[in-house]
Amino acid sequence: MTGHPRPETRRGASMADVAKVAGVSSQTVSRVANDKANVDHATRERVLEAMREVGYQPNHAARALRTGRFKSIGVIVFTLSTFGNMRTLDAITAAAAEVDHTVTVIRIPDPTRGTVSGAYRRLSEQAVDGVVIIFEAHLLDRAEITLPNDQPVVVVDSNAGDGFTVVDTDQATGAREATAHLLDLGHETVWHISGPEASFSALHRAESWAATLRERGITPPPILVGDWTTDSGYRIGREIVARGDVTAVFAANDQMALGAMTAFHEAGLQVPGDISVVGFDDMDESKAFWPPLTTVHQDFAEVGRLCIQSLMREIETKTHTPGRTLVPTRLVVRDSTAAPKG
Amino acid sequence: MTGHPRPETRRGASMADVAKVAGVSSQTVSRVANDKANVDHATRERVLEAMREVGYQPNHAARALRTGRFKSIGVIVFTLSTFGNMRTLDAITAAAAEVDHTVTVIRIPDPTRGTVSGAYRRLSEQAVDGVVIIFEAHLLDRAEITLPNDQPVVVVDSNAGDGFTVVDTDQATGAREATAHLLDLGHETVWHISGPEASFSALHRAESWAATLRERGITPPPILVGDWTTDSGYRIGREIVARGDVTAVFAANDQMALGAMTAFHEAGLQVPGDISVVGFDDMDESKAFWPPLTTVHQDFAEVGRLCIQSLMREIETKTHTPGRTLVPTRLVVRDSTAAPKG
DNA sequence: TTGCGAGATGTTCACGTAAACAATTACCAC
DNA sequence: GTGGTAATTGTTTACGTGAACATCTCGCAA
Repeated sequence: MTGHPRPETRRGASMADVAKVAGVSSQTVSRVANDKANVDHATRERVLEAMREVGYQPNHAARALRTGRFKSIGVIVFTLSTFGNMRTLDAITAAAAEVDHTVTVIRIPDPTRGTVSGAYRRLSEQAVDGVVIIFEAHLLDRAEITLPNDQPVVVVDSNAGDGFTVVDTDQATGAREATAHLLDLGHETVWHISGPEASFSALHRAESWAATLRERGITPPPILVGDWTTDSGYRIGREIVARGDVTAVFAANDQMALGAMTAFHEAGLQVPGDISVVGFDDMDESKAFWPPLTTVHQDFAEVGRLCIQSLMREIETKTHTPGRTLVPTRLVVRDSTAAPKG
Repeated sequence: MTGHPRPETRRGASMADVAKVAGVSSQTVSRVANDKANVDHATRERVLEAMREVGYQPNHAARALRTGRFKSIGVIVFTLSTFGNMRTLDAITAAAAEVDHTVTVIRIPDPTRGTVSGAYRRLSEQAVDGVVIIFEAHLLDRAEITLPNDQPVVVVDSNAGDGFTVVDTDQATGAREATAHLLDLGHETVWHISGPEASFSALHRAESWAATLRERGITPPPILVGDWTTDSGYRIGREIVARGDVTAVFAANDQMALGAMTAFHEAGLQVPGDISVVGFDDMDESKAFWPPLTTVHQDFAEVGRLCIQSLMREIETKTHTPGRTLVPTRLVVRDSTAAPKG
């Protein structure tokens, strides 16, 4: 495995090189490259031929320096390991590609104040025209999130507060429907396995769950706090088994629901015979869990699409339009929920 | 929701502005910005203060134009929706951040010849110093994959062939161990649910499975072709149930294994009592499937790390070192496999 | 023939940065 | 004091592009 030197990093041919070969000015080459009118057909052909000959590739840096546009969207994300973030990123990437933009991902290793500031600083140096922040922590405050340069920003999945453009799924309604579904089946109360306390989504879903119970005159039982992982769902599932009096559980995501069901199975409990379970997310796998999981479907593709749409509008019009856009969620009833026994 | 105009897109302060305020030359500002030696302490402080005052942010485009380096890595990927791709991207992003590079994602909507060429063209215009191609199709040929500008490239998960730097998990060994595990338990043969034919990984795993059987004098049964999804696993699972004579199944990923197990449960078959199942990937959820899935663990984080390591070396030394690096896989035995009945 | 407009093409310049080189200063040994 | 050296700071320039402006050519009407 011997490395051999690359054939002289000739910094690709420039417009000037093309111009020389084609016998025109570099400005004419620029016009051809940008598909402007006012170029004679024969000249255009000659330039295109010259481009091929010298292997011309536009220099992105120079173009960006000149135009002030990078044709790229920055995405700040805390983790790619959750189903929702990944799906949203996927959709953002697809939507950006359609408007001829690329996506630059900046991962924040740890959502504490220091690293967040650092990421913003790093970001502001980045070659992007706008930013999508996918950030579930609700500890961001206004000052923290303000970007230099007045860069257009869209926030996903956070309580960024007024002044920001926010796109999110309608988590409140989803959590409400999930809880109501269980109550309507006849369960006396519904226990909740939540996401971590620092997560805005987790808080939001928990609040909606509690409100739904209270509206029916039920005092919500204590929240069981997980961390989104299957493992934490399993651990909490064992606690639930130990209590012995729980008939309905609403988990804040499908993975924790899965972990909990595993604990129930191990204890010999039937789902939904002995205990009903509802999740949140509607992962691809959820329909094949055992039993197939009743859960709340979120349209992450739509979230990504709306992010780019809002962002591009802000970039192009150079205006800022704060506001919150909610993408509907819907309850998908499968086989993990049923009326309580007796 | 009325949009109000942004306060004059002042193209952030430049080094010249900082220089004026600090009373130094712009070159000195440059030296401070790049943390060079040979700047008087007092001067440095004055410049830093001036930077804060005018809100200076380095202009990435100008810097890239001047240095020829973008501090960014391009990642070409067909889909982010598979567990492995997402994990690999996650690791690449983390590893790139450590060497102060960002990651630009380019998603190819559809891995046909035309779109691939298009993506390469788009890519070559991009502001990246090197490229990672995560591309499972084995239909890429040498000509297709050659990038202009002699850009450094690392290929993941593909049979890109000689001349490329390839990083991959040791899928052959993983598939071999999975198959051998089932045979060692006493199963007479092992059926295989494969990924789609166009996938190199799928082909690789299937070949290794077949070879392992043949080495023991067993003629491999027909391959059951899926498409990685849980749904396809379920569909094939029903076919397996219909046959009635299958005792061991090796699925090319965990999701298809999950789908198959669902079909088995529905048919009243016990896993592993009546039929053993092995997956591939070791998703986070797999340990909580019912039963917990025996599967092949792949270290995607290591793959991502090695990609960036190789790529950075090629970028920095300007050499090209083709070769294939394999990251070990390991069989994780859980509860979905057992000796056959009787 | 002359003049004029429209289209095609060329020239100049600035975007913000950092390398290369030049100039200035301070200090020290003799 | 003188010469020399090292540290610090300044000046000039080019990276590749595209906007603004200038020039040129041609066809056609007066």
